[in-house]
Amino acid sequence: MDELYRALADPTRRAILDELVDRNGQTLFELCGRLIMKHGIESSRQAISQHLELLEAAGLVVTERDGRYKFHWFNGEPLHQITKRWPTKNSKHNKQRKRSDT
Amino acid sequence: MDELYRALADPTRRAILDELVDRNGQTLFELCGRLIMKHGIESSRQAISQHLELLEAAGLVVTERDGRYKFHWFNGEPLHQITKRWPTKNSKHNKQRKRSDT
DNA sequence: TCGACAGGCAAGTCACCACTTGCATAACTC
DNA sequence: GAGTTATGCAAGTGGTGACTTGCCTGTCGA
Repeated sequence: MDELYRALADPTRRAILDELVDRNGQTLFELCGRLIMKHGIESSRQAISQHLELLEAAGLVVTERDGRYKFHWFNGEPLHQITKRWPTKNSKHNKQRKRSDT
Repeated sequence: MDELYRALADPTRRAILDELVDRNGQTLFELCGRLIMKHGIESSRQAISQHLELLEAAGLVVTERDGRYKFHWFNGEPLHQITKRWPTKNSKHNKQRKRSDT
């Protein structure tokens, strides 16, 4: 999944995730309002909508339609890819290779 | 740290991290060779060098100069930012808000 | 049924990012 | 000291991504 890292690359999209964690199940309009209020983001509705598309493609946001409303939920499961791929422990002071070479 | 997410956004940079985890403490030339061999990446030396700059700025790579060589080590510590910021558990089936509204 | 509301679609613009190109610097070898 | 090796710097280019603009679809309430 390449889309996960692309989705996380944009600060507005990360703020959207923050917002959804804080208040899960928001609609597009609700998100726009709260992003302006709490995060100082003044993106247009269309911009936020396109961000949500990417987040949904990455699996970080799950949606459900109900009448004319579309609700958005945060899903942290794809983030496991990151911790599975690389060790998260600090290997800064663990320079075995060079030390053994010298 | 905005640079962490930017650094992870590029597939070549992610491959560099993979390579460093596999064999820590490589030089620039060593990395170029192994990226071609094992990852099918044919970027130029300069391209890889610029990627390494970004990775170092993000704290994901730590370097040390020794004569005319510069060694590169992977550092997974910045990745903790991601898991600290968002819950990694699956909240897909945890739609409290909507259910309580209806 | 009509108007307002929530959201979607698609083409166009602009800026940034990855990559190249060419040269420069510094260290090791002989 | 001269040539080679490893890396750094900096300007230029092309393509992608974020955002806009304008219009369209579908749903709810009166």
